[in-house]
Amino acid sequence: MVTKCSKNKRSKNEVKRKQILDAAVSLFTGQGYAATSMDLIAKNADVSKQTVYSHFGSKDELFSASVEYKCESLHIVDLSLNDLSDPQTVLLTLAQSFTGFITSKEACAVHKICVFESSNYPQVSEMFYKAGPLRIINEVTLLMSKFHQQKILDIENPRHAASQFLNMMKGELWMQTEFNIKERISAEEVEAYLRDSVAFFIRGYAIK
Amino acid sequence: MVTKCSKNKRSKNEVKRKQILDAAVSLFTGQGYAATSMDLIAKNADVSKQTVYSHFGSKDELFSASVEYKCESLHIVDLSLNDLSDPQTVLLTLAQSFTGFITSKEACAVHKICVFESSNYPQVSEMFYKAGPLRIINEVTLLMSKFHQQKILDIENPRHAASQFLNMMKGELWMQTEFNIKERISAEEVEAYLRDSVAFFIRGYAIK
DNA sequence: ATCAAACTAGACTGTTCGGTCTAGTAAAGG
DNA sequence: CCTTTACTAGACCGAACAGTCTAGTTTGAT
Repeated sequence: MVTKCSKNKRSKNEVKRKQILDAAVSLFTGQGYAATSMDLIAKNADVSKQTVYSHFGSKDELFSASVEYKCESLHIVDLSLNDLSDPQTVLLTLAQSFTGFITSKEACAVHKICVFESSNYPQVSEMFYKAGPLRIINEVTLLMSKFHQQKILDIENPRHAASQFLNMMKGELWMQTEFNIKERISAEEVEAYLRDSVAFFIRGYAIK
Repeated sequence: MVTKCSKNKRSKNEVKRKQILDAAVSLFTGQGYAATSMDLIAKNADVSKQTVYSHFGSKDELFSASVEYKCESLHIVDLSLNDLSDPQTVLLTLAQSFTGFITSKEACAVHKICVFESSNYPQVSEMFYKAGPLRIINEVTLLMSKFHQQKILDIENPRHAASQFLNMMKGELWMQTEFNIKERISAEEVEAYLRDSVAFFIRGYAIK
């Protein structure tokens, strides 16, 4: 059958392709674009160099494809919340999973390379921006709207509020992660900061 | 005289050294560490390659020295404010100069490379962190303390407040700058965001 | 069984780059 | 005048790398 044929043919094809992409993502995000050689990608993917080139025409192409591939697999903060009546809890939970996510090795590494290569590969960095930060901000904007609609908080401009909230939560920890600083803020201090910030946020947007 | 001797000898020395550092900073921050060749640095500095190597032993050394050099010349946001009685104005001014600074090409380029090379050159990125972000946050912390002391705002934890304030002001603009996004938020929108955020901040820390 | 597509191993090319070396110049102090 | 120090121009070395090519192998559909 045609379907079976193409399936089997492709299935192997896809396996190799994923091996290549996995190796590429890992190396590119770990060492950067320039410092990563095609030979090493092939070796780490357990594949011959020629196969890499038959799947992806050039290093550039592979780079774009691998960032895109990674973006698809990055599962962003989950925002499926129904009961919003207790904003304190809702926002603290959100804050915690958000900071957990943005300081994770994975997210951080992709973020770094996209920012760094943003002048050489604007389309790549834009893709990441849309798949990551922009998506989160849009979802949180929605959440803020709901708070306003349900008269739980008084948020005139939900997008501003979302931006304020998310940026605020980054705190010092995120920068320390970015810069790979040794002595970081303690977990307790982060926790305290998040609590403080959530309380502050609610205070600033409390119903009069 | 000994002094004259060493002065004249050194004076030429210093000129070349600065030429090299200037070229190096410009290239490193513009294209990154790996993509910048020592030959090009020498050429752009109008100096022979050997001279580069006689001033700085290796590419690594030159990189560290040039980031350090750049950090010294980065003049951070000025915070010499005396009259704090009108927090609205004080904070808005601060917010504006802060966002102006962090979205400037210069600051952005150094920031990028320090973040990117933070795993290869942790001491370099740490130096930048301390000379830049950390210094600003410390100064703003001081400002927040003053607001509290003078009973203009009710800020229990000035460091948290400083972190919240600065991060908040980054807004979406900063990320768009980082990612080199084409369609950015308009200047009016940024202005509106800053105003909103300052008002929100003051609301959250108002005296009861 | 056969055929074509996918894959492998590895040699090869041309280039770039970090770093060294050489030979020679400019200048200033003694 | 002589010595020393900084500098220049450019050749040079060895390594790494993107990308190509070849020759042979595996594999799955017909």
